[in-house]
Amino acid sequence: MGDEVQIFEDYLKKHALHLTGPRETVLRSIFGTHEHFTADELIAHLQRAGTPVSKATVYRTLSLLSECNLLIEHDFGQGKKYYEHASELQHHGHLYCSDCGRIAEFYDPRLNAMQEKLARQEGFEPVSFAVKIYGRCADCAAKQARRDSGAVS
Amino acid sequence: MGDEVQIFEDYLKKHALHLTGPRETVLRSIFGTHEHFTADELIAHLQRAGTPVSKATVYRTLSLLSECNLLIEHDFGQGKKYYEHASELQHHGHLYCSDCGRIAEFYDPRLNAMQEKLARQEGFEPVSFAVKIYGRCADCAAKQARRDSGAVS
DNA sequence: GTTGAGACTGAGACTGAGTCTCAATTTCAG
DNA sequence: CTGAAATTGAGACTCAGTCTCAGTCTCAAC
Repeated sequence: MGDEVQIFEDYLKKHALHLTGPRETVLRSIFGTHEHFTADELIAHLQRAGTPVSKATVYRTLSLLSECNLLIEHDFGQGKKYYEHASELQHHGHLYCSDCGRIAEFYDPRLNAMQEKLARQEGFEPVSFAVKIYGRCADCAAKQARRDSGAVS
Repeated sequence: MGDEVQIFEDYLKKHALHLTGPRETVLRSIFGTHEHFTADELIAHLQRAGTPVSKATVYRTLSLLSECNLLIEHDFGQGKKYYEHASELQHHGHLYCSDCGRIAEFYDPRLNAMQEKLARQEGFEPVSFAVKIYGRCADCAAKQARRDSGAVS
């Protein structure tokens, strides 16, 4: 934390944009804690924290932060985007539990190398990767097993 | 084609559902041609073909087809879902051109094996995988290069 | 073939994430 | 300071997708 403010400020300056109060509020809220979050959650959090920022401004700031690579957008097909700090381990994949929505992460450098190669083979110039595995987390699998044995259909 | 009708019919019967006219219209339209398509495109296509089916029914049918694994849903973060025939090569990944929206595919069996292993390591019971690479396709990369050399900022 | 329980349909209201508009306000280079 | 340009918030808007509900259709059992 702190680093991000600097990076964001540089990015803004380079593009003749201003580091304003609302933008800084959003930035600090994001890099103060949250790991994975949605725009909605962030807006609610700011509200609760007594530093409300309008929906439009939050979305605009999230776009800026994605553009300067401080945030990464993720979409699990729920009709809304999840954001994550880009400072974390680069290019890890996500495990998404279709039952409870829990998100876990994994990392394997070979996965990235393989993807880079495959993209080039198709003539693509890769910019970012997204590996998502949908399934059931250990907890939900156990719950399901219990349910199955309890009530045989 | 034909196979799908059978599979769908079996699935419906097993769940005490009916194979109705609208459902068959949708099914035939999907497996008659389209490879990647959105709900919107399908609705428009049915309209143009003179066999309109209401939005609600189309969405309901798409859900059914996904449930019985005849279709696979994809989300590239554009706020809408893309559908693809599940009969194609299983578990291939997608390359999405952020400039023109073109979608290409690639396949590598090692990718799947690796994902299966990684999921299990985290205690997840994987159901499906989605590997997406965002970047620029050959055409758009060339266009960009031309633009860059033409007008040095 | 009739029948009726329950599945299905279409039209359009609704939801919810995200975008746009615009008048009023803020920023910062000069 | 000053003013051009960027920014803001409120709320209207968009658009994919879901829901509702009255009327319709399906099909298994007569």
